[in-house]
Amino acid sequence: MIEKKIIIIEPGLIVQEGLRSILSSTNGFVVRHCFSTIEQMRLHPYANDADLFIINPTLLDLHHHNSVRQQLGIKNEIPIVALIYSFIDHNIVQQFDAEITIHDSAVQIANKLVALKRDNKNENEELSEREKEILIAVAKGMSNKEIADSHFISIHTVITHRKNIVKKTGIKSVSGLTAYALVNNLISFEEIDN
Amino acid sequence: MIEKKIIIIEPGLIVQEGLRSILSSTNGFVVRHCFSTIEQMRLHPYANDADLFIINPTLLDLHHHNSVRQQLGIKNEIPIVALIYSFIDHNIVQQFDAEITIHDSAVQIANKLVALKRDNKNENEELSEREKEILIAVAKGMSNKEIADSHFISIHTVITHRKNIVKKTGIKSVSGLTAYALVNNLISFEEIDN
DNA sequence: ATAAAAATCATCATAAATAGGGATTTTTTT
DNA sequence: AAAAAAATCCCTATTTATGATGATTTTTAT
Repeated sequence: MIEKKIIIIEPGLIVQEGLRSILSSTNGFVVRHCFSTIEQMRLHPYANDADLFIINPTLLDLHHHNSVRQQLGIKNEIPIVALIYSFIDHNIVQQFDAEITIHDSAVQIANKLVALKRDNKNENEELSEREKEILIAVAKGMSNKEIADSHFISIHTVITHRKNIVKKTGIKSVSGLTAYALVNNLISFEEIDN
Repeated sequence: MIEKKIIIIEPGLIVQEGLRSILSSTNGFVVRHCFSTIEQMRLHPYANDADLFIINPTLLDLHHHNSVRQQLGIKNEIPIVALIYSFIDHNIVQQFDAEITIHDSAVQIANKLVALKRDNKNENEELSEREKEILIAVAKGMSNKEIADSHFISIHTVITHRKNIVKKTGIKSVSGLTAYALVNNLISFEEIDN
């Protein structure tokens, strides 16, 4: 069984060591490193080959316009878990893939992390046929209005499809979606020109 | 010497025939077809393999929000020349690659069309280094603000670079620019993910 | 038959991008 | 030294896109 490498970002040493101790006696997980700040993590080479991040949300800029994931600069496929002491804005918490609190038991923590691994597999949701059509149109460089007109649906529906595409693929930018459409053979280079 | 195939779109038969006659005795050009309206041209198969369009601007919807080129549906690499009788709004005329008037002599017309061919070669302008950098950033999915910050320039400069990139490449959409960056080996698929 | 998934449409507020100008300062080239 | 090209910055107005939510109708699968 391959162990998931965890990185903890938590300012309090007591909590840091407590979590490390609990996880060290939990099968399937190993704490790779602990950091006290996000900056420390960013500068460290270990940060690049973790399988899971556990971070205290108070270390984040809560009023930042970027998502938690963007602030941390962590790839979409790697889960980020919130480590919660007290009440935190719901909008922040829901950006995490899971939450563990300082009151959780060892078993609860283990369950949450294991559930996360499962979720992550199922998260590879397939795009529906309609979503693929919309994605192709986006990759062709069409605007939402143009897509709406050519597919005989309202622009609202196009926007909804696009939101679902972003949610399923985890890709936000048009360039990323174009690359996705190309590598998945949904479209060829020749079909993109304007 | 390969002759440039010209399509003329002009409502007046006299002007049509006059221009055809002049061009037939001008080296390097051959009139492929004459149309009286834009719609006629659009429906005709010949329209697809012309090297140059000469059109009377009064046939266009001058108050249309689309550019002349968009209204005609002509590729960026093919020059469009205005055929002018009288005064026309400067904003319209400047959208053309050249203008010839009914008072021009055969030599003047020939010169203008030859100059156009030259221009056209030089129009394959290379992107500057800075522009390539910006293009790569765009293809990576970065916003103008992000590009500005990471390159230590103002967002206005980024926008200006982008405008010039669009002008030089003739590619307007982010997906098109991404494909361009990929096929020109400015970026690899791996570098695009968010 | 019912639950789940997919497709549809909507609103409000905000963020980002585009179009179409102008303008100045550096660099490069001739 | 002058001209041309590249890089920089700014503006206004308009169009597009996004984020956050909510909801209804079809399809599809159990």
